[in-house]
Amino acid sequence: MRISELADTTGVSVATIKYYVREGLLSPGRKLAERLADYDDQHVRRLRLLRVLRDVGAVPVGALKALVDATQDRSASVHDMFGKACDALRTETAVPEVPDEHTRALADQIVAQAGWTKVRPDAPERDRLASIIRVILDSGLPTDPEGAATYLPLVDAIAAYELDQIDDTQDREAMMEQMVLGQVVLGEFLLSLRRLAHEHHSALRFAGRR
Amino acid sequence: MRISELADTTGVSVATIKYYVREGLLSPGRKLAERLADYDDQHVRRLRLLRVLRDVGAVPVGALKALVDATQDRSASVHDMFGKACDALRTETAVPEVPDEHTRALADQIVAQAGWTKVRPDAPERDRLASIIRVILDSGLPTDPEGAATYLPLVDAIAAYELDQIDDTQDREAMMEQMVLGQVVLGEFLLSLRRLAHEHHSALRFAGRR
DNA sequence: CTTACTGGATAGTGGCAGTATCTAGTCTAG
DNA sequence: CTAGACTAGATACTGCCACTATCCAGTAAG
Repeated sequence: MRISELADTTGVSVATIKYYVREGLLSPGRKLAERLADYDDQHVRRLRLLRVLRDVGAVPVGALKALVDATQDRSASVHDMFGKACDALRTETAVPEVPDEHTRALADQIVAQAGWTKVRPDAPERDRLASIIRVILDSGLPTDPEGAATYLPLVDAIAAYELDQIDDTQDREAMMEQMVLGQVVLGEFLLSLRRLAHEHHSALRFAGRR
Repeated sequence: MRISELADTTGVSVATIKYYVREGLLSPGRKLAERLADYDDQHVRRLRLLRVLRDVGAVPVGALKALVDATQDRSASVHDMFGKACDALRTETAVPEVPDEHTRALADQIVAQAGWTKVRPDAPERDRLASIIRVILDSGLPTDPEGAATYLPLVDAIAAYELDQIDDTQDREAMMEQMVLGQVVLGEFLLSLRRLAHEHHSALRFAGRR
């Protein structure tokens, strides 16, 4: 398949494909001659995946690169690979860096309370959680002390369900793809449902007020 | 309070404050003289809110403007206001526009199945949900037909809990602030917990593989 | 042979979110 | 009363990101 055909079937412009190859998101085509290379179904799949992650999940190109690198490392276990994917997909929005001892302890406590014993003690996501807790505490949002207890079983059920959906009879690249797609697309699905639920419950509580 | 003091207390630069005033995110200070205005606690609160929404939630400036406009409309009920807030916070990532009949019907069916009877029939979020469903169906993600049934009670519980936390004895601006902060910051909280749960469950299923 | 297409390198674009500069008016310390 | 710091508002500029366009010389089909 020539590059223009790849562009046509995926709807991604030739210029963008070249850009992705440059950035290491997509392997170069199999070289047939000096100015001629061949692209196959793998390229189509990969390109479709990249576009969904960017269009739906707004995943930055740098994070896509990290994701690709994670699949490439053949020495890592499937779980290590998934861990790297989680790290890459954590959008690095500028929350207070270097979370203080207190909030970090709260974050660790929440993870322990949830029973998530397999989370790496040095997982970057723990710091991210601590930073978010810091913002919640500082923002004057009414926080009930048992709030976490409400969320944890629900989130645990969602995550367990999503992991169960992954077909583990496939090869690692396909599993990674499902993991990443699930993380991003089902995350958007979840947030969309939550907004709809917010609208419904706000109507129940506040309809007609003022 | 002078503008430099406002900048110092919030950590936002004078130039950025002026930019926010220009964009209509922040009301101009009370004018004392030709080159002198006075800022108060309201400005501090508003500015802190704007920064949290941008830093943690990556809410674009245009959406912040829509949010501000929604609070300003004194004729709308609290529920209408919340509806507009939901619309503004829906990140307009480029998912397939004009969702087809089929996915739109699926989206409506999910809302009905969840029992969210108060959601406006023309709520833009329904189209957003349909678009996401389209992507899920197209992406080759393994989807179990009962998937929605798993999510709905969980999402409903989360949203109901979050709405219950809102202190409805306050004025509409304070309620709006809580609603928006909850939507954005607790949304990040939720996604962070979900990533941690993914890591735990992936370890249970895939540790040591390959 | 001509025309369209190609891989690779390099330079340019558009949008977003600020940031800087300028002007002319105002306040405060000395 | 004046020098220096500060200010509102207008306008222009900047950095970053994700592309997008241009150029080059090689390839291939009609």
